This record gives sequence, C-alpha cells and structure tokens, in this order.
Amino acid sequence: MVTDHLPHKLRSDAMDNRDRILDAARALFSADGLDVPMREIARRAGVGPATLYRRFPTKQMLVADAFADQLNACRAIVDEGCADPDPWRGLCLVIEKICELHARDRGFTEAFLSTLPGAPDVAGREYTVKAVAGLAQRAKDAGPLRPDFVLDDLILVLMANKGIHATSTATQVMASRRFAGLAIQAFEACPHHAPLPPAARLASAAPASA
Amino acid sequence: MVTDHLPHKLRSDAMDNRDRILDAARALFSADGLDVPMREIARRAGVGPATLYRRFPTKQMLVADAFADQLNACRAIVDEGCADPDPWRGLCLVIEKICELHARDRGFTEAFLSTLPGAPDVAGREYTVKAVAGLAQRAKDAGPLRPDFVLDDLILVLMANKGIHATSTATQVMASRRFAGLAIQAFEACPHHAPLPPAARLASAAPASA
DNA sequence: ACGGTAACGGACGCCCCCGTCCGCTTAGGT
DNA sequence: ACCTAAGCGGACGGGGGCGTCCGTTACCGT
Repeated sequence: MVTDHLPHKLRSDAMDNRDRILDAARALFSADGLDVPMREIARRAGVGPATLYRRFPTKQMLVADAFADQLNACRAIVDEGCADPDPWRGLCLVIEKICELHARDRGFTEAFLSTLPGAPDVAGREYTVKAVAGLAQRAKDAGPLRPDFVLDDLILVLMANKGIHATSTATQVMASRRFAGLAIQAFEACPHHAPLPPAARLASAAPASA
Repeated sequence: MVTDHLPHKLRSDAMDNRDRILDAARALFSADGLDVPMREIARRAGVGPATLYRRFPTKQMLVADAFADQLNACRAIVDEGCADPDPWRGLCLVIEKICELHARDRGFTEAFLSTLPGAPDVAGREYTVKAVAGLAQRAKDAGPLRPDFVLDDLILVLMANKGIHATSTATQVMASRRFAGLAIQAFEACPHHAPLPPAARLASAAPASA
C-alpha cells in the first residue's frame, strides 16, 4: 500500500524494479538526506540509471512517492492529536510524535520543510495545517497554551528540530525528544511569561539542497 | 586585527591577497555556508586558485582564520554574560546574543558546531564552556534556571537554531530572536514543569558538509 | 637600476554526478 | 512456441569541483 495511485499498466518486472527503487530511495534518503546521488539509489536498487530516470524523471517525483506513507503517518498523527478531548494534550502529542518522526528520517524532514514535493499532497497539507490551527485555537481557549502562540512557532520548532544532528539514530531520537519537551514547556501558558519577541513569517523557505 | 599570529614574513602583495581572500571567504561563508567552492572564494577575491591553496592548504585553515574574530565575539558575549551580577539575566543575554550571532552568519554557525576548526581555539573553547557552566550553575542556585538544565541543552538550542533558515537575513534574525525567547521560557524554572525527557550527549557530531 | 626570489595565476588531469541514447533482453498475449 | 513491444542497463558527452605544476610577473634589498 505504498503507492498505487498512478502506474497501473506496468509490466510485472517493471513494477518490481519500481518497488525496489522506492525501497532503496527510502533507505538512503532516511539515512543520508535528500542529497544522495540518483546513481547511488539505482545501484542500491540493483537497476541501471536509465531505469530509475525512466520511472522517476525528476528527483522530486521520486521523493514525493518515496515519502507518501510518511506523509500519511504525519496526517494520522495530527488526526490523532485532534481527536484527543484535551486539546493541549493533543497538541503536545502532535509535537512529540512529529519531532520523533523527523528525528528518525532525515530525508523526510528535508522534504517536509521544503515546500512539499508532489502536487496531490498540497490539498492534504492545507487540510492538515487547518486542523492543527484549530487544535491550537482550542488549546488556547482552554488555557494551557500561551495566547501569543502562532502557527509559525510550530514551523519554527520543526525547522529547529531539523538542525539537531547526532551520530546515531538513537542519540538523535533522544535529543529530539528532549527538544520537544523543551518546546512544549516554552509553549505552555505561564502567569509570569515575558512578552516574547515578534514571530516571523516562515511559510516555506529552506534552500532545498544547498 | 583579524589574524596576525602566524604569517609575518609575507611580501606586501601577498599580504594584500591574503586579506582579500579572507574578506571574500567571510562574505561567502556568511551568506551561503561553508560549502561554497574554493574557486568561488578565489574568484571573488580576485586571485587564482593556486594563490588561495598556497595560503590556505585546507578549507579548515581558511575557515579557522576567517572566523577568528567571530569566535572572539562569542567569547566576549560569554564574558559579558558572566559579568552580569544576575546570573539568570546573564545567561539569557548569552543565549539571545549567540543565537543572533549565529542567525547573521550561516558559515560561522556551521563551523562553530562542527568540532571547531583550528587548534589554538580549543583552549579558548574549553575556557568558555567552563565559564558558561559556572554561569548556569549560579543561575540554578539563584533559582530562575530549572534544576534539570544541563549544558547539552544549550548545545541542543544552538544546533536547533542552526536549523532555522529564512529567505532574508532580516527574517532569519527575527525568527531566531523569537526562538531564543522560547528557549529561555523553556529553561526558566516553573513550579509545575513536567519532568522533561532525559538529555542526550551531543558534544560534537554534525556531519560537517553533508 | 638591477638581480634574485617570493608570489602569481592559467592550465592540466582527476573524479563524480548528471541526463540520455541505443542495441539487447524478456514478459506476456495469442 | 512465437512475436512484438515494453523494459532494460551499459556507455556516452557535458559540466563542475578538486588540488597541483610551471612559466611569468613584480616586490624589495642592495
């Protein structure tokens, strides 16, 4: 159930290769980020470069298909958070889970923060953003979320989380977990909180592959 | 007063070139990070590649010399923070200032977080780390800094701050400022703070130029 | 003014990545 | 079993970064 929306009329061996390419891409992207050479993915998948390019003419397409289920996981997390009767607890859960997801998958993080790849996602993204915004509003109204929180703060935290790199995945996840904990503390309303500097519009900025 | 520790016996034109190279390197590193090609630095400095390589055989050496005064600025900030009679205010100041410094200079951030370049710095680094540790301890004893704060949290924040990228420097600084504000809120002791996940040993990890 | 030498920079060979073409292989319908 | 077209991958030309060599230039001491 990885990607079954488009390529239905493929020969069986072609389909196999396609799957192997996606597996290889996922493995390499996760470990090393999006900058791995296309050739390396082809090599790991056991196919020639031409096959890779035939199936995925641009790296963007490959990335989009490779991370389709990660995106769904992301959406599932948000849905789960929104379903929680306690909006603050739901928001905390979203922050923790998404930070961990990003900590485990470097490539997905990069893809996620660089104006998402494919076209069909955009709709889902809009929806998800709106859902989170609603959740945050409810958490604010309920009290535990500081009133001067804005959605860009969440993006800020995700971008920041991306900056955390460690030698091992285990360390990475641990560091990311603590970071999420700190972020949550920062977002929690507190009677004596200082007035916090103004937020910046971030939207989508990252230089992709610089 | 950029770098005057080693190359005293240079011919005047060579010295000029050296300075122009360092200027070019600083400009490019700051704007684009450490991954700019050596050639580009040479081009911008108006010299041939050979001259650049003759003066700075490795990129590390170039980086080390280019960011010498940034490092001093860093140390000055720490000293200033330590000098503050109120340790918490001093610590806040250090966080804010260093985050801003990093926000303004992408290359310095990368260099700073990748097991600092040159050899002579190491000593200064040790000293600075100790100074900050002392400051944090005093802030803890005085009350405003949460007791479960550890030095790695500061590294965590700096790494995280590195992850924040924006289109313009202005936006970048603004985002970084808000981030520093949030970090400070997270570090502030609060009666009802949750127990925070365990810290991870980070020390120096970043994959340099991946 | 002039010689010696420090310093210069264009040019070279190397390697890696990119995206494409084309002759061979093989799946799968009949 | 056979035939056709879908699919394959090795090989190619292009581009860019790297680090070095060597013939030329220009400082600087006398």
